[in-house]
Amino acid sequence: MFKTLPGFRDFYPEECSLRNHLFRIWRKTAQSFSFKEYDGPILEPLELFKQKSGDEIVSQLFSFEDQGGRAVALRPEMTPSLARMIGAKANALRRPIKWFCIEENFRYERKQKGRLRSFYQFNADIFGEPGPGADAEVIGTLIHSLSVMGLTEQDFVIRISDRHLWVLYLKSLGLDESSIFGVLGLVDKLERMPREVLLEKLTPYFHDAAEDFLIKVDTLTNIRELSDLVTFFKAHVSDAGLSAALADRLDAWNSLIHRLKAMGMGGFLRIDLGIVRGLAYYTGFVFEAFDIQGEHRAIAGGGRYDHLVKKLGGPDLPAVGFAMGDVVIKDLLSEKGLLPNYVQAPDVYVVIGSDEVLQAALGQVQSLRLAGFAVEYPIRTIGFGKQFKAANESGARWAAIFGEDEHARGAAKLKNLTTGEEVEVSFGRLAESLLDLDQQ
RNA sequence: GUGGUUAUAGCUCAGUUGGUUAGAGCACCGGAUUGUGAUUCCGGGGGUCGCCGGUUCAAAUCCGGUUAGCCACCCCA
Repeated sequence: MFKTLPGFRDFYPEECSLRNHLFRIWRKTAQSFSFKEYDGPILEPLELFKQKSGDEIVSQLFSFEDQGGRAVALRPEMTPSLARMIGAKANALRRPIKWFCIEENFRYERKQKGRLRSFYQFNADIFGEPGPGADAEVIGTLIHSLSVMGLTEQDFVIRISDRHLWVLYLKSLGLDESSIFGVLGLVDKLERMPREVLLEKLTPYFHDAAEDFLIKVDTLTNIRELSDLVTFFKAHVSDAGLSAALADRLDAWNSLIHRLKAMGMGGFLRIDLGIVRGLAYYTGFVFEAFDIQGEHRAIAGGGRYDHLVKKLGGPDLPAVGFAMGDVVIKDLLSEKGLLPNYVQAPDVYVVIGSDEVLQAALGQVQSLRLAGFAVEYPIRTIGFGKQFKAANESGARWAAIFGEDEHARGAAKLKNLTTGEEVEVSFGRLAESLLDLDQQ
């Protein structure tokens, strides 16, 4: 017997229903926020991903040479394809460009909790708007989708940080550009790395001041109030030019938070400069959604990436977006008992009394199907009692009973399978009656 | 890529110091039931005991290897 490849999943009807439940919420949310749906190829030139993420990425891709000798890869994420699509038509697209996508991605990694080799993602991005209003809209979309799933302020939090703020701060400490990225990489590992190791790795950048820096970082990453953030930078940054830039950033923070509060989402936000995000292309606000208990990896993550479209050969177009995978969120919802118990069921189960009425019954089956009802009936001849059992187990709301007595009168009985009530209806009025009865 | 841990029916598991034809519950299928769903009863299908090798008169059981699952590290777009 064959098995799925490691990290790949079969979706039996039940799991498929759950997947569709997520997709439905994602799609509905994106549409509520007026994002337009797009899609791109699942297979791309390997070079596209190398250009965005560097040569190291190749070992984490499903890549191969096609029959035409092209180096290709299954997409590990949507952003490069999206940046290409946006770049190619940037001048023709009305701003702001708000697009979303629900796509399957592939990453050649060892699987573990919350991480598979094939997974689905919900991506929502806004292009062409540099101000914090776009960031607020994107974060709002993320919060809304999680809320619609039934999660509350007791369940998840959005940790918000700002790479630009970090860069300005590190500049004020006299670091050059490459050192800044190095240090940010270490800040990202703050929660996971032992303090001694961290200190050791910071020493090349700060020498004797490493410990002092680490203490300041502790202070900074523990700040939860915007006013404290303002106070911190007033106290620690004196350079006039940087101060002005910092003031601009803090204004942006103010705007972002007030917008989200105005949307009634203030309770989900947590200022947390400890979030930096792995890759270097983020340029402003960055954020991640976590479960409150902190038992899962990030539910979703995103941020501002103002230079990526240009890096991938497009125009210089500011951008902000996020992605949410299906794996962690499904684990969390399952834990919270928030996964609905969807059953794929027909509306009507047709009970066929005997072979004599089969023809008439099939005719009515087709009429009901044309009228939009999902209809099931026994494909082979089985006993009357058995058919009711099958009707019940099918999950149908209605049984339509085609018996010989009723057939003689040109009618069938409709039985409500929940209440047991029956009513006789002539053939021509079956669909109409079902609609009426469903209203009651 | 590294380390830990597990593997018996579709699922959850039992299987004694190695000893007859490997079991249970649930699920599935059929019947009791030729015009009404429950319950119940009867019956049935389904296993290379993950795989390969070794020890032994005899292996689900002991040993070695291997593959896969789970968990953690690395990485995390």
